[in-house]
Amino acid sequence: MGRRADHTPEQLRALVLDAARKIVAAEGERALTTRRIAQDIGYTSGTLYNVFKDRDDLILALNGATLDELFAAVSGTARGADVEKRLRALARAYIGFVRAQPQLWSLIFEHSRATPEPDWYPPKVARVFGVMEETLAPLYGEAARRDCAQAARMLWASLHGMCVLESKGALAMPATTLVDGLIRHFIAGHEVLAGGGRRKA
Amino acid sequence: MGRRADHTPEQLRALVLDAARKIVAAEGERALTTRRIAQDIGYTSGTLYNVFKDRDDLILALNGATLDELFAAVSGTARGADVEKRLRALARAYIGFVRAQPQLWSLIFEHSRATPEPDWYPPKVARVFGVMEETLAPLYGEAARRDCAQAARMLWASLHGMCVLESKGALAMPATTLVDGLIRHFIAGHEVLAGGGRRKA
DNA sequence: ACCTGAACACCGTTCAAGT
DNA sequence: ACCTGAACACCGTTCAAGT
Repeated sequence: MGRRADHTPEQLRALVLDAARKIVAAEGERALTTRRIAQDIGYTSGTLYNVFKDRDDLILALNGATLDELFAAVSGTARGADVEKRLRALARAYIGFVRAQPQLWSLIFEHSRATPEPDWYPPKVARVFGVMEETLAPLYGEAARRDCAQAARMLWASLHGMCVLESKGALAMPATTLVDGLIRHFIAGHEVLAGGGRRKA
Repeated sequence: MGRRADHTPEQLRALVLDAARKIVAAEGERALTTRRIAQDIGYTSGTLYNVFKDRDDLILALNGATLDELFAAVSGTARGADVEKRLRALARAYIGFVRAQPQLWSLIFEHSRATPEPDWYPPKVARVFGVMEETLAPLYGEAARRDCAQAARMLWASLHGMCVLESKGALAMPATTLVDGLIRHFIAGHEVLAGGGRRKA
């Protein structure tokens, strides 16, 4: 017993996160026990505490990785097209990610932490939000960045809600249908509210 | 030991649910253990299994009660006013409930059940959804009930998403601000999409 | 019939002891 | 320095035994 150092701390962290990812993806949060992770990677559960503070800290790290994946899936969607098309592409990318990894995605929001988030975490969330703001920017002038930020949050939150309810089976309709309606209403409403009846977008 | 029958099964159920409600409201799901509930009501944890199948079943019953409260808080909001005002009132009532009971409300969605829902559960959810559909009905003709149902789900899901993100502190804006924007865009967009530029609502 | 208390099979977490 | 194995203080759940 004791002292193996088959892996550096960084390797060990990666090993743990990879095992945790697989467990959550396949069997959900309930199956994610420290003993199970340790067994899967050939260590003892005590070892995990050399490299993570506790189970919450481990989940936070996993959520960070999931947010990175989500950002990758969602950024750079349909750069060229008009705003409405880009919004639709963005929404579809988000919904697609949720459908592909419902358990990992749920873990981000379902897990109620006891401790506050560390500094490195909020930017990962903000970066995902930022994609919506960029996509929306052409609709708003430089002077209306506040409105743009608000609209971006409104649309993200709405999209998010549809994904939550769809993944709970509480929607009785595809989230894509609903989000298309949302975007259609938003764009049409925006043209009215932004004055006159422009067609540029 | 054994045989007390201080309470009928119905009373016992109510006692358990009341204790559970208080624990979740004050300390969240993590504090809701069978032993803790039993202690609070002066029984032993084994007794809970006479009246609930397991912890999940108990939580489901608690969620049912919360949904009833939510329905009560949300139904009958501003019956007289025009649709936009009623939508705002409905949204405020929902947000108000979530802010007053974030932990009980979260339990409805955060808890990932292993077993499928029993028959009595979905109608409780549907009833809450129904309020939105009723509120929206004046905007749609009898022939467009499908559109109405879709718009209702779209708005519920959006409202829901805002509450989720607000209660996680991930919004950096009040949910009320966002939902007002959502409703404004929806109404303005609807008038355009429903043809012409009616003002009736 | 109803409840208890102990038991079982788990948890997360800590840490002395080993290498 | 790093890891193990046992221990501690919990869980949910079951059930023989008592009244």
